[in-house]
Amino acid sequence: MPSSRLIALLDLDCFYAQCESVRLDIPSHLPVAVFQWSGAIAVNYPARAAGIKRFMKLEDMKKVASDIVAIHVEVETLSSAFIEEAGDEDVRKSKYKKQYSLTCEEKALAFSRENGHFPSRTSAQANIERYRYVSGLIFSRLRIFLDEVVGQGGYKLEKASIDELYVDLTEYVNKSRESTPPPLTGKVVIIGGDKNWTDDAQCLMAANLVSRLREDIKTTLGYTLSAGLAINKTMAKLAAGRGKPDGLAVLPRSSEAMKVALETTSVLEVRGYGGKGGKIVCENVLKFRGYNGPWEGDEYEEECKKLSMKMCGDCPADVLGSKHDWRLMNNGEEGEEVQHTKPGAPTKSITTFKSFVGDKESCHRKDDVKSKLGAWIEMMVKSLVRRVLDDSKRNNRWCKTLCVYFCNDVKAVKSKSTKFPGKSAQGKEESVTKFFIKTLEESTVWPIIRVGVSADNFFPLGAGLGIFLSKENEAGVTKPTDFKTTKVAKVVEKSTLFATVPPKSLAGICWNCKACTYENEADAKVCEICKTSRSVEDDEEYAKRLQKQFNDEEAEGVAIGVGVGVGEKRKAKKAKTVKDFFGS
DNA sequence: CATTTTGACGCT
DNA sequence: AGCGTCAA
Repeated sequence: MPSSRLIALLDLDCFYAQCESVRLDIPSHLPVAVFQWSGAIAVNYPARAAGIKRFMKLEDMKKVASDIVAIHVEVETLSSAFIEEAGDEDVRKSKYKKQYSLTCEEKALAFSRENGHFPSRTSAQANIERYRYVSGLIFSRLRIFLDEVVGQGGYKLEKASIDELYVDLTEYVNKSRESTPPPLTGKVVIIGGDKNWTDDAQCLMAANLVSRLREDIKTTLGYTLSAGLAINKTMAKLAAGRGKPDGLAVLPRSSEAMKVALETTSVLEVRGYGGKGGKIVCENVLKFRGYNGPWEGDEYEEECKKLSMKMCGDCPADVLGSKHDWRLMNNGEEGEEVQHTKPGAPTKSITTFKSFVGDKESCHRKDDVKSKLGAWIEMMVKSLVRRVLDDSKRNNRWCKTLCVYFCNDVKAVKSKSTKFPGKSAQGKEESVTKFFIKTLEESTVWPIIRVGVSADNFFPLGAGLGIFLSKENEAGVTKPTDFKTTKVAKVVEKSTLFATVPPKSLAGICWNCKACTYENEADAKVCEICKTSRSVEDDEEYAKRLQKQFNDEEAEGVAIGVGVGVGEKRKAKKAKTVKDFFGS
């Protein structure tokens, strides 16, 4: 299977809990929970072993683990906000560096001061900057390791979230001449069992690299991570779940192993299918399979959970697509297409939020906005502008859009956006604050219990984006990155692995079959999947897509003020259904 | 059951 | 531009 990709997903184990364990030097056998107000947002594995879960309260934890370590996330308080100068990232960097390099005595002191002591949510906002810092450190270290071992350009690294990233190792394994890679170290799980571990030397090489990489992060920075290795991002993510904690799970590139994965994975476990959309897929599949209920209690949910990826793949596309255009398919040709790893991928938005609980705290009418929320708004605006300035320094970009969010109920979020003040504009905080207050005062929903503000739509100010930390960071990264914006983001994405909606990014390069929703090659006369003939309407829509894409690219080129070529256009590849893995 | 504070992205 | 969905 020489043309298949090899993608690894790396996932830091219970990340915030690890950060605190490292920062405060907490013995590894102790159960640790990181709290945000009264509920835990991260728990380590000893705690999980005792039955402790996310959102559990401290009293309940103590019942099952009396030695529980309870650390609260960092907060910004209303009273002591922001002594640091806006835009001085170095000040904050040294602040966080200091947090993680305490002496033994300082650690012990901080531990006793913090363990079990929670701040008041009525005068503070939770802030995860402490963990963003570690995330940056780890990602930077990963790049150093990969540059050393694989070589610059020989891999692609995409940040997926604060504690997750993808590494595309296809190029590395294709180029390498290494004949007998050293054996794997650490915990390794082979999905489908050892018997499915073929003599795939390239996959073994990639697995070996991931093992070493995990080891490197553990020895240099003291953090453990789990990893999944597979032919694409979705399967890598799935595999990583099997490797937890502190292990590597490989989905070998054999159809036998793929069969096992498809049969043993509930479709609800697949990224993107945990919510309403996944439920709709399940509903349709259940109907197709002749299960109509009536269902008692949790029966329905249980049936949904039992639906494997294979079962979904066995359904015709139109059964799944009745409402949401869902299609179940494996990657394109050779089972390898799709979801290209986006190199770098710096964050696309910066947001800050604060929720208020109880009637006393919430904002009931226009008059309450300034009196009750004024101080919060000021704090959040300062925090946002400061982070945007830091980001600007690091990534040499600025944002176009300012968006204010508020809601009276978790399900009814309202938002209003406007132009973000320019980088050199005077009084950025003041103008943002003004818009924030005005937007809330004009609210049609009361009481307001949650407010937030975000900066989005970043555009480059010049060449050379740094991605994780700026150049002289603690991990010693000095190389500028060669990441280029826009083009990469525009061209790369087509998500087609198991069950996806045809992505918008394909507009202009395919025609979309009405019968089965498949995105066909631009010049195909009949649908490659269901053989339906291309109609006049299809032609018209295709022409419209072409025009739209053309317009979009023109607009993009002007907006960022640099010469943007059309670039490489991704070709739609022939889809291979899950069924193909099972013959017939 | 939902909790909070993030973040990405799709639809109209 | 505004709202909805999904995830951790």
